[in-house]
Amino acid sequence: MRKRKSPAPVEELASRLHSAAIHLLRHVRKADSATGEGPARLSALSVLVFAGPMPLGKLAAAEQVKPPTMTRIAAGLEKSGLVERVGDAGDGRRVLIAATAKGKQLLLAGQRHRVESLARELRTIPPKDLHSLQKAITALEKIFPPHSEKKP
Amino acid sequence: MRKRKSPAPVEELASRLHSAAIHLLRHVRKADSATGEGPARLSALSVLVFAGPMPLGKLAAAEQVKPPTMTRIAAGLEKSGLVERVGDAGDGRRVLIAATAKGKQLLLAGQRHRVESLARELRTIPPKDLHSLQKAITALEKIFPPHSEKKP
DNA sequence: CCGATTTCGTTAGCATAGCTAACTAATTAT
DNA sequence: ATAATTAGTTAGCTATGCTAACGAAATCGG
Repeated sequence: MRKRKSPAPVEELASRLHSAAIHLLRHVRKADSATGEGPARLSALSVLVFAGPMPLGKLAAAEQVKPPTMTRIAAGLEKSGLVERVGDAGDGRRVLIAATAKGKQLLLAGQRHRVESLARELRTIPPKDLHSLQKAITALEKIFPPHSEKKP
Repeated sequence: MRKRKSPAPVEELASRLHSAAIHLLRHVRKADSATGEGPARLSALSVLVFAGPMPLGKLAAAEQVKPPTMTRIAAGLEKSGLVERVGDAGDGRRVLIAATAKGKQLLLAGQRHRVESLARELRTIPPKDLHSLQKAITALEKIFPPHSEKKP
């Protein structure tokens, strides 16, 4: 019995996956409010923590925003003491942005909260399904490559 | 080979799932720009289309925003002709918000684009993994119940 | 029935986050 | 040396979020 009738099964799957992703992120995002920083800032900070210091334009590209937007995000993060501008030695136009120790600490703590809140939920599902989930994630990671936790 | 060693496997899974969800949504969201409406409006419109007309406060609660925010989202949708205010007969304070035919049409077309763009990606993964994915989603839906496509 | 309270929505004012266009400064190319 | 390119910033618009304060309608107490 492998026949489906009307909606292509892959599309039904896509629709359900889409919905699940929306709800999942909405759930974990509740943990973020504790940091006192907005989502764009946390996301940019995350890139800096995981990928290391980089010029503003590259960070903007990684975050899929335009440079003026990143200028302001960086300004906000700097005002909070979470990043610092370094000023490229070789190229006077460039401005390297680097996470400070405080920034790293805040980000990692926040990530931990997110992950823990999600892990709490995952523990409620049976191990057999967890195993399916694990295989599914591995497959999804081929489509949407992991790390560099950008824009949620 | 079922043993894992150091970091609680569920937490590693949570972290990867979190990342995959972020990237997945970022991918499908590209399709939204074609609608000309912002994410908050599309999300609210989605609730109206799937759950039917409702008072502003209830819509705000469904979207997890405060009433003043929903007042403006509704105003924007109304200006675009995608929803209309109906004005409750029995209670003069209430304002029922309903999707117009145009609103339903725009939303459903947008959803179709999102789902198709995701389905295109899913078709690239092997059927065996798709089967795991299907079981995984079913499990996730017990945690994050489906339908009512709110805030991405 | 009438005033007090509660409830629903809006208005006002603030912050974040996105954009384009126009500018400045620095590097590279001619 | 000057022109063109590149990197960031500034200015100004829109959209989304919030809280506080307000107005109007319903409900409750007497």
